[in-house]
Amino acid sequence: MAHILLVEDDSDIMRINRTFLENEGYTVHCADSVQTASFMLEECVPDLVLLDVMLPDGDGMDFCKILRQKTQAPVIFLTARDENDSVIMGFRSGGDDYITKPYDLNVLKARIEAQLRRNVKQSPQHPKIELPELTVDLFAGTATLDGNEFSLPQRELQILYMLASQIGSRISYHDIYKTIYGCDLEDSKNTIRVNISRLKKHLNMDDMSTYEIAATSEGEYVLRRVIF
Amino acid sequence: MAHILLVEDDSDIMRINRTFLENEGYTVHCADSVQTASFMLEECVPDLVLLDVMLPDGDGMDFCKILRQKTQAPVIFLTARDENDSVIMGFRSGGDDYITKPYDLNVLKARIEAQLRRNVKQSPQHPKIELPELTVDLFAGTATLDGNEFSLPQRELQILYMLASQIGSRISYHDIYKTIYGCDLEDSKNTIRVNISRLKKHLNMDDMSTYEIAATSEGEYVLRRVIF
DNA sequence: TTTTCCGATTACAAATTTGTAATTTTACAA
DNA sequence: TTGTAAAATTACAAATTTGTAATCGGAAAA
Repeated sequence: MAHILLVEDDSDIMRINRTFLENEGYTVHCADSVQTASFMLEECVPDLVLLDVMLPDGDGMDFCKILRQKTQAPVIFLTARDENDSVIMGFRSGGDDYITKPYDLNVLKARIEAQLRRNVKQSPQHPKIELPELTVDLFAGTATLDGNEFSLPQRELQILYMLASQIGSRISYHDIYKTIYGCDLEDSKNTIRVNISRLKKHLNMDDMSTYEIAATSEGEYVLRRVIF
Repeated sequence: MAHILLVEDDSDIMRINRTFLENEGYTVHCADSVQTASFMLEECVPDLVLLDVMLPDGDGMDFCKILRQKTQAPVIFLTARDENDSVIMGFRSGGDDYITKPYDLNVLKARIEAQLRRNVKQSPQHPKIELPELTVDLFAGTATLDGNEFSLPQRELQILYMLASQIGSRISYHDIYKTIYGCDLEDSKNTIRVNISRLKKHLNMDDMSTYEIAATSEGEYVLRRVIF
């Protein structure tokens, strides 16, 4: 279950919140000052932070900025100040929500859940190229062509990624080699040729595939969508 | 700039919001009923939805549930009802925030920005994570730590990518294993442990590094920025 | 038809990757 | 201190990756 860091100097409010949240199944870490909270950051790694704005030794918003350098965990401000300027300041300092006291504990719970839902369970949205019938996933190291997924070695994946990100335009051996290897060698042609050959084989590319890799007469390659 | 879908039946409120948001640089699409909003969903792809709860032909919360099946765009409820039950219902139906009328337009803006901030779309060009003193480049298959670049094998790169993309938060080895291998096996622990060990060695991670990979007592790993 | 050229493919070996298992180290309680 | 349980590291072998070089194949010229 999620770990919540509760920063609050009023001991009554802290106790009430703590008890409630623990009953809800959260692990609650408490701090009553900016200093204590900073210290606890080294120890515990919260999934969410409940932050009082006015603390005995500093401003919660300043702490929020410091915290942001350590973690992307959502921050919910809890405060009696409900002036618009204060709310806006809270969001500007990196906060994700702002609740004014007094508040209903079940509303608090709902707002916590909304933040956790979006920010912790954040399923990794890997950067992908998605074309019709062709995808390239750099994280997974895979590509799909016409519904079949293949796991590709790095070099082939890099080449396919380059071709797919500029589909239809010609890319020279030298560009490919330079992008992948950082420099350009004399005998770059052969290496690229071999790897493109391997790539086609890995993807089962044939006359029936939606895409083809064509070579031009000037030492360039093109990824083309084939239309029947 | 972001596209906002505004669902609101009061024409005055709609006009005020629309004008304000357009002046802020957003592209605003308006709908005055659930039906119109549903129709517009087919046309435009909003980055965020502002949703009135009471609409002439239905309930905003019901619409929210439907919308959730189409898009993960954040939903902010706008309503005059501020009873706790209503707020809780709003979050339960999948909402991300709940603002009660009347509200200050700059607060609205701050809450919109907070939601959009969480939804940063990574450019599909060269997916990289760039933290101070640490970068992960999925295309090149490399990482830099404290100024030194290392080429990493796929497994280690995947793990580092996961940790770096959620820096400061705990990730269980089940999550890691599931994300990388697609399924969860009994003996996932050891594999992940070994690869993390290899990763540390490859990166020359030691006491002097800016980052550390720490293990919790609950079978989780955290990438932490070390502050001296 | 034969020859030649050039790109595509295949062969091959060195290097790397990677899961599993063994071993060492660490943490902590008795 | 010692015992022990968990974590970290190391060892190892199978599989994969990958650059280079050899071979194949097809088009165009002779």
